[in-house]
Amino acid sequence: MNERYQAPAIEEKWQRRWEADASFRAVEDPKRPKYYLLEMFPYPSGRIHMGHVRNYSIGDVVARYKKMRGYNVLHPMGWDAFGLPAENAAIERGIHPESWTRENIAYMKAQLKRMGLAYDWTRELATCEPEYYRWNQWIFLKLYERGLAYKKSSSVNWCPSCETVLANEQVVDGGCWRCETPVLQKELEQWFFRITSYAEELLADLERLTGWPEKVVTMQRNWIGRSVGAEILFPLVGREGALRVFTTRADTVFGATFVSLAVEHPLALEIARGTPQEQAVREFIERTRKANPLRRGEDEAEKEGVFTGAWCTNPFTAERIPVYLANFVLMEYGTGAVMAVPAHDQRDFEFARKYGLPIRVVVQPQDGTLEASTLAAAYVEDGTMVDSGVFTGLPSALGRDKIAAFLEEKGWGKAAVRYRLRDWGISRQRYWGTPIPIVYCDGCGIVPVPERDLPVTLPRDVPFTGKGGSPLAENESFVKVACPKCGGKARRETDTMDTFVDSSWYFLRFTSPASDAAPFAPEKARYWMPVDQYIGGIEHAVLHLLYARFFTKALRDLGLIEAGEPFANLLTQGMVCKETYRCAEHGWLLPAELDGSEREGWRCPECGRAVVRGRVEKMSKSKKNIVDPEDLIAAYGADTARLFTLFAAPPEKDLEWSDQGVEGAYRFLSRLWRFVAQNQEALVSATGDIVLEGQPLPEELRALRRQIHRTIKRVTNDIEERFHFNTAIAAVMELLNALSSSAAAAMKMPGGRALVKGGAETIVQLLYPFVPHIASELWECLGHAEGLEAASWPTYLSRALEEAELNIVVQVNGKVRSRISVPADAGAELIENEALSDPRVRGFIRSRPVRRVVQVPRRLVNIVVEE
RNA sequence: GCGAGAGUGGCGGAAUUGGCAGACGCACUAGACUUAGGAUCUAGCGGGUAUCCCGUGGGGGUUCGAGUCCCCCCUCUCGCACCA
Repeated sequence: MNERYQAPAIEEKWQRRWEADASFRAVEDPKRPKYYLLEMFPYPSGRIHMGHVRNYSIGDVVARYKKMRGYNVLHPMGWDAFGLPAENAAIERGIHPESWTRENIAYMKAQLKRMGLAYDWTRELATCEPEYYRWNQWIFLKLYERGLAYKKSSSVNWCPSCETVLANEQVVDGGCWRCETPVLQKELEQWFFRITSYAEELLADLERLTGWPEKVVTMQRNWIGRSVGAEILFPLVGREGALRVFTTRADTVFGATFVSLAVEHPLALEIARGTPQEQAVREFIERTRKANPLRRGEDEAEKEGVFTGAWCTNPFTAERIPVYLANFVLMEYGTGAVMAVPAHDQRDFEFARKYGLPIRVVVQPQDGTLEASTLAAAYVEDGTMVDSGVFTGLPSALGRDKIAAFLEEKGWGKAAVRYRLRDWGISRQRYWGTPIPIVYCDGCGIVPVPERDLPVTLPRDVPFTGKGGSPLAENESFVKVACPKCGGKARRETDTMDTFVDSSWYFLRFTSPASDAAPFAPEKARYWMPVDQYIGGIEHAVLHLLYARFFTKALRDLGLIEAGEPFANLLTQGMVCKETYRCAEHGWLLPAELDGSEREGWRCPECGRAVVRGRVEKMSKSKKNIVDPEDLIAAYGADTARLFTLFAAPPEKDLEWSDQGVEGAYRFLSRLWRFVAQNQEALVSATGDIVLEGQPLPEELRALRRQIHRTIKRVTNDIEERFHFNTAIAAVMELLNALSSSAAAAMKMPGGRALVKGGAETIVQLLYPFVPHIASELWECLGHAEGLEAASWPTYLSRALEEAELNIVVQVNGKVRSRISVPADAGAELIENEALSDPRVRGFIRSRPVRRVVQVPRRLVNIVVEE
């Protein structure tokens, strides 16, 4: 055995072995408990980055650990392969998106393999394969049948110069990413999934997600945004119809002194027609709609509006009140119309002040009395209703219910629940995505592509100019089609699906990736689902995770699966960050580019100015603080890369990169290697185990044995209960430290060699999930023919944890003053006497009377004396 | 503004339930071995006026005992943000 730890040869050897043996192949087996572990699949951007390394290292620990614990583990990997960057590469560099994507997948797959991850590669999938996306289309058709997919007009980002739709990512500072032309909004007919039908269940089931971080649950709850309130009809004066408003404060309705509409409200222009206000209303609508919607909501923009010339009636006061348009009213929420109560809503208050509209106080706080004339800001809290007819005197909360009931009675409105959640727009005017399986026929209208004609495949021959409409529209042979219904001339839908559709059910596909009769085989899904542990970045807290939950429920209602939630436990790992350097004038700098030194301070190579030694930020190319995993693996090996990312911080926290920290991880592995190499002969020839029953052991060996068992207990606990891999690794480091310093002496004692060998084996076993290559190699060096991937997790023996003597801390008035050593079976009385007679303790007590003695069994005695 | 989370040595971070604050690692210091050391090993390493005292963002409280529980305040991070 070589004295030096040489990672590359070891890692290659074991990776080859695992591949040849298909060690991580998952096969359904009803006799064993299953464990489905999944990391969020990557977008094939070209190369893996540190975030991937961290994500997959965390997952691999769990996969290998669970396997050792006897679970039938499913741990698959695939590619979220559709998306914009592929198309951008085509536009910028003339590479076909498909070639670009396939090349990236091949490269990244090789990179992942070099990390030694325990995947079942036979289940690999890529969402850009027709075998995969045909099922996107199939699911789309099923949703369409049930009215869960529908078409409506909606606005998109539009570059007037390139004459193309832009994705949000392609809008940079309000301009087109290519030509910087200001981006406009344009209305297009687009497809939507009716996720709002599931709003209530998506919200209610959050309660069941006890294995999810509270933060993610809260974010989803806010995103769904349920509001309980009422709809109230305000009849228009002098014409038919009424304005329907939504409010959560029906208790303030007697204070509604005007009504505000969104500029997009269907009646906005209509009610102004023929009034002197018509021209002003027209102009206001135009001006407001033109304003960049990304800007419109920004930094509490000035409240603005215009009188429509129309009036309506507040049904509760029978008063005639004016109707305004207001720039802050949103068409997408509620009804696009609000009753304005200036005294009790800050926006209405500002608006009323600006346009000289009446302010009427109808809720008074418990203490004090508000005057409309002296109000400095709206009073938005609950209180007691005043000037509110028969409701006067009621507390606001009760008033809300009473008024809602009253509304229904009178036919003036009804109780209502509203959600912030909007339907999911899935149409993308892009090439590199799943074609939407719809045909438009002049005679038959919208015709779904029949199931037997799936998949609608992407044609390869398409121009990528970045200009003009959807690229697919340019391919005549794709667009022109016979209507499936009447056989007449028809055109295909040329939009593709949002890539979030692809990732909303891929975890189901992994259960039977070759299924060609259905998106997945129901019995396989039944065996593997739900995902027991899902791991990924917090950036997907809302969209991906909400869409996946929605799909799971929708597929359940189609009768395809049973479970209503896809992910039983969720771990959101933190970001990988690193220190940055920046010159005020010349921007971000690489550490290697800097002039100067640590001692004198770093300077900019361009201007000689002192560099702002920066904040620790998420690794990104633009900030010049990335570390390429490939370089890291080449320099230290995959095990070191894995160990460092796992040791530097607990998984859910951000990880700060440190080159010295990497060195430290490598040093630890080298030390472990050397320990085994230097003692190999003695260890391999030893017999016995870490239990060593039936022979009396000297205290030194008992202590060592205790630590071995204690370490097993701690590491097991840290992995199992908390995923705190950093402390698990720390515990193993401590064990190696203890073993190294006591090995020489211990091995001279009877039973010592067996114990040291057992200790070394324990370390190797415990480290296997973290650093599988070196652990496997050392396991073999210790004389095991069977690989660790088939071995079981070590167990500790409670008996071995017992100590002959207890070290007890003695406090006087809560401060540690001494320690005493007592036999393990000592009673409380003996311990108290020992503590009281300890000379150091006596020195602190002096002659003061002891008022009380508190004991924590086996750990601590606190003697309370008079001060 | 609303919601969530976090403030512990020079740094990353430990401290399952209220019970020895600072595990483990990094950096640093001294020494050993060395032609050499950015290898390895040994020892030290919160602060101070050092047999003792102080110390977990600040201030109060509960308790025999508080990093941990309660109240008030400060700072930072993240999410949402005119949602009626």
